[in-house]
Amino acid sequence: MSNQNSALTPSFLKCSQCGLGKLCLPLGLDSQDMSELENIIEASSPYKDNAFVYRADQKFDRIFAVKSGIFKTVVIDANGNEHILGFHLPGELFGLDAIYPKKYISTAISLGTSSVCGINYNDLESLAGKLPSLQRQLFSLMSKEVHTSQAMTVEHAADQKLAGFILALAARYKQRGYSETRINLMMPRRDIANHLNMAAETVSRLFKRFQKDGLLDIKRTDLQIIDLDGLKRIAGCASTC
Amino acid sequence: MSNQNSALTPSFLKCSQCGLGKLCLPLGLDSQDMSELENIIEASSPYKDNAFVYRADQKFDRIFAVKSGIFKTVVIDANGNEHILGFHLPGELFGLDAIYPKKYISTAISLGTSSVCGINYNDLESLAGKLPSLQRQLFSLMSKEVHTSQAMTVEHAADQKLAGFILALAARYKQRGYSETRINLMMPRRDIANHLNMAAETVSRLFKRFQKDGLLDIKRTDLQIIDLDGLKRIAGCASTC
DNA sequence: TTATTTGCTTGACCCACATCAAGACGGTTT
DNA sequence: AAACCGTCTTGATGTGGGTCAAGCAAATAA
Repeated sequence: MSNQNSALTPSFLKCSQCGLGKLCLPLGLDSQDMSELENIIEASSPYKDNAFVYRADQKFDRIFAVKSGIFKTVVIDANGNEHILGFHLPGELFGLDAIYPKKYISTAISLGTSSVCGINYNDLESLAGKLPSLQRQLFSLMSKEVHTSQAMTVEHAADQKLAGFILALAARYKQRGYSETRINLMMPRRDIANHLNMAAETVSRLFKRFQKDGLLDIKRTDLQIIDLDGLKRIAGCASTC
Repeated sequence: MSNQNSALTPSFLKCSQCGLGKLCLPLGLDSQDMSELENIIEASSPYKDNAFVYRADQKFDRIFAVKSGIFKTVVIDANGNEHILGFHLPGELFGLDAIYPKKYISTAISLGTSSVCGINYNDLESLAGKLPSLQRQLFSLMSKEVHTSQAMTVEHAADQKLAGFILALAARYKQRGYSETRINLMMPRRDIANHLNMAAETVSRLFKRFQKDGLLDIKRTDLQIIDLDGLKRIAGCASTC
């Protein structure tokens, strides 16, 4: 599909100036520790829309933190069907699932122009051994990751899954200082549908139903949440409450 | 439902003698490090069938490793519906999803008579800071946990989910030195169905179909896998290949 | 400006699976 | 033994959402 763009350059934006510090890896680190972390982080030049950060089966060497934009991680099954494991917002890590098998099991792709910080995993492990707060944050983030993917397996009906997806997205945007009720969906319907294991038509119909029921207002990628509690009721609160 | 049984006693079976060392937390530790780990582990007296190890919303203080038997972790959604997140075999950890929220989000229940080792999480964190191999193993196990629940979200059709479940179970039994083709399903059909988000009747019908197609042979809880590759073909290899 | 493409919506149809409702097996108690 | 009970199986029926196909709207190209 698209061309690769994996040139990593020396960090030109320090964690301490990044503004994502309160969400990302450096959470809980004092300035001393943070500068140690900065030494092992490489910021990338931006990835173009649909560029690959890594591909499935490549040797695992580093994990990534989203600096700007959105990335998706995708697996392809034996029949050639793609499945989107997740979308990753600024301050979120991806590639953690590659630690155990020592190779990437998914392919990471940018949605729109996006950038990451790459962190060599061996260096990160060593540093985590020295900095208790970094170790704690890593365990915490991995635990959260477990929690997130478990939550997805609970949701059952299509409306429940879509409502849960919207709410989780809203919560994450809120954390990042954006509006939790006005969201720009960076991904096409097809990607949302794929991620939630449903047909794009179903997503379309559900958005229409949610709109009719006064839960939200959506036009193309511009989503306005009107009744947050109503959505939570439908979601069964699996993702958020 | 059933009575609680959470009496933890001083370890009466050391990791070094446990036989699960090659799967469990102590994997990769030398005997020196292992004895340090043993100091912070408390082995439990056995839990009776259906006993609770912990309940959702309790304060998180330790993670658990299965010593013998099987445990399941369960969440209850807003509508009172139970959902089984997973089954945990000897040598597997559970409670990791509680690290981030600092409280247990699921309820852990024994299936049959089973026992665990409890590990205080603060102690474990401190020790992991001192022992690089322990830290590495913890990260690795958490990464595996992420991978496992992600794999579940990929499976779509009912036959694919059930085949994937059987294969994953077989692989885990094999790792533990048991037969990978002759498995005793410790859990009732209803639990399997619940875990896979389907009706118990569907599980029953699928087992029958798999049997008719010469893939396996099942009588009550006694499962014999006949055609492993056939099952893999149905599973789409999401869980195992 | 008009073509062309790409993504979204809408409708008609159908099927996999849930649900409901009996039965059939064990296993346990008396 | 029979009576009981929980679990599993089997059949009959209904429906949520997938699939197919056509139309529509925005974005990009010519």
